[in-house]
Amino acid sequence: MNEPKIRNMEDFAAASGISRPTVSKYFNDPDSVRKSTRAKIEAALKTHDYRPNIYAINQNRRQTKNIGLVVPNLTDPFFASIARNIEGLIVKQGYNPLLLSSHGGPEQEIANLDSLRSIKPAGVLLAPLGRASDNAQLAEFTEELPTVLFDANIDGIGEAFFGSDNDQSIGLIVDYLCRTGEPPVFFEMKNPINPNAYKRRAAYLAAMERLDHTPHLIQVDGDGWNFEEIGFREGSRILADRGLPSNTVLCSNDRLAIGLLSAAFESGLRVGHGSGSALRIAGHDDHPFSRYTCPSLTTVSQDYESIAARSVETILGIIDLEKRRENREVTLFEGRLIMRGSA
Amino acid sequence: MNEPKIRNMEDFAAASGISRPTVSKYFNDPDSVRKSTRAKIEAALKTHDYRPNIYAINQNRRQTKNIGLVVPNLTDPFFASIARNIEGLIVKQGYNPLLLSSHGGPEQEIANLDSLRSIKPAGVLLAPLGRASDNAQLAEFTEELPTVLFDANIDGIGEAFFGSDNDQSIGLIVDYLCRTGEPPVFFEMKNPINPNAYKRRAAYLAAMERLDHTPHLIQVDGDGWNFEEIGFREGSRILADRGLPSNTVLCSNDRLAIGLLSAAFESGLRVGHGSGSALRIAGHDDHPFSRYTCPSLTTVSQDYESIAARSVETILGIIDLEKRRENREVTLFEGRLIMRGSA
DNA sequence: ATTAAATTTTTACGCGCGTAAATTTTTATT
DNA sequence: AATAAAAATTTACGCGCGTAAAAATTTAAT
Repeated sequence: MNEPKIRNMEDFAAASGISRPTVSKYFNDPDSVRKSTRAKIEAALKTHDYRPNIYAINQNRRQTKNIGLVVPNLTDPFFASIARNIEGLIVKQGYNPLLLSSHGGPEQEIANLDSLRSIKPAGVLLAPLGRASDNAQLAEFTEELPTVLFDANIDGIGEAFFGSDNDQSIGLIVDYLCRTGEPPVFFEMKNPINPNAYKRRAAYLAAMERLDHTPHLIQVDGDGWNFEEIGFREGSRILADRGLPSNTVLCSNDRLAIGLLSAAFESGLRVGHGSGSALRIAGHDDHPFSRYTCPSLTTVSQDYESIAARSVETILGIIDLEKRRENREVTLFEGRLIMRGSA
Repeated sequence: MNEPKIRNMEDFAAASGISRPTVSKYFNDPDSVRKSTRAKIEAALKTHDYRPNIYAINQNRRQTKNIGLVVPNLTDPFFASIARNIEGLIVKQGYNPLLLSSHGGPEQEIANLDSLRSIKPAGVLLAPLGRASDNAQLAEFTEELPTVLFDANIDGIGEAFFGSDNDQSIGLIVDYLCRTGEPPVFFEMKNPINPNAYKRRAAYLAAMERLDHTPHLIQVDGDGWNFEEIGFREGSRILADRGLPSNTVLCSNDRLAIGLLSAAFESGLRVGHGSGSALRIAGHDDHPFSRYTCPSLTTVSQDYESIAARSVETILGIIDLEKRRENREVTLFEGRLIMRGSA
């Protein structure tokens, strides 16, 4: 307070009556110093308000405490939510998360990885864009820095992948829909960006075959990440054309379903699982807004708590051991059926 | 390629045939060196893949090129969207945005500011939580680091504030609703978190008075940021109690409106501006999902492009001049009426 | 070609901290 | 009290770069 200003660790060490190297040791791990000296330092910390210069620290440490976290699109509450979850876990482990969004674009994704290189993170958690990603550059990056993929898998890239078991989850909802009404058609984009979309398509086909039903894919045009818009526009067109061979539609994801619901509403079609309804619509992901659509959306939730937990656990394990994985781990988590009003 | 590895600027300078100080000058501003030397450096850059160590740079520079960007809740697509917008502008100006979300909690907000202190940003753009914010700590922070507030104003804190003109925007939609049907009641939270909510309440009261109608506030209980949930739960209750003195409801924000729409739907009430509808619902903000509600939501859009642009412009101006503002600027932007299906 | 102005080079220091080695002090053990 | 073990101190160097000052060089102007 009254003392000369604390300008660096040297000043602070003097103020606390401890040598600078020991103070340095303390900041790297408070438990590594004697209790009595720890108490002295923390007493000084209370009256002096000093914090080590993060740039000087990181310039000299072998490893930073930074962990990069790259998601494809923060504007999508699904990713915002999982990112928040992961951030919390990283902080709890004493690391510093750096959240970057690729905003749906591969250039931004590469730019994000480039930013991360500058920051020299100890590890990276990456949910890649998928089809749009520049796989060669991603591969190069993951050679440089230990990286764990989540949400969307790209074969052979990264130390591990954690995501959803689309076979299981799509199988689950297809089964449910078949048991409760007409077998579903599958509503998706013709050229999906996300690898999960391809998995889900295949899962749908397999599930329908298993149940002895004829599958039917409705593949609509559309670029980009504005899925609601695509679902609405293409859905409106198809409903106007009476192009649906079933009264039940399973959408590749909830955001398409939200658009389709909107299209159905404007077409005057009543959606729901009740007897008075003309159309059943189901989605996939249990998007944060799915609870509040009209009617609320029947869907499959992803176990993103597990995905987040295992991803963080894995990257921190690699960082601790300072050793890459020998085998690339791929673990898929099961989804849960969320029965709501729409199907 | 074949050369010995480039480990630092010294190595790189040698490789490019230029002295290290000049190379340093180049990285700080490529235009500050002669064209011919710039060409040499950039040629070397192509074959050698070197990037200056960001920690060493920031340790020595008077100012970093970092700009903090703190939003109350990234899970809300509205903030995700404005954050993205701002990030783009910051990058375009050669600065490095650092996005942090307070996740709706004042502790996290303070923690975010603390993280920013470590990073020594040249300036900060802050959308505060509002009522929940620890104003004393915010004030202290803004003394330390030049900060511009946006979205939610806190008197006297920060160099400037840019946000929406709630008087104008609420006035606009109240006027519209009165011209096209019954005067609206106002649906809001009893103890709103956001200062805008108080402004909107006052604006509603003023607008109704101006138009010679009796205002009616419906103030519901609820904590936190799960506005859809609150709108749904409390909306369901009120609709069941037939507690609405008007068939027109203006919600304090779109997320409440989305919840209320959902409640109305489940109550079997038809919402819309047509003759066959029992209820009109309007919102405020033009939330990204408002286009896809059923029916689509009539609302007022915020001019967040202007808010973003002016906020960035202002903080960069302060940084350039290295001089705080003498007078705190407060600029409010007008909203636009978005007429859709719900009212 | 001469002169002045603009750039680059050389030299040197410092930023704040991590970290290693040798020494001294403190604590735990018998 | 003697000894060993643990921890702290002292001393010193280096990280990679910004930056300042003086000297040398290049470019532009006359």
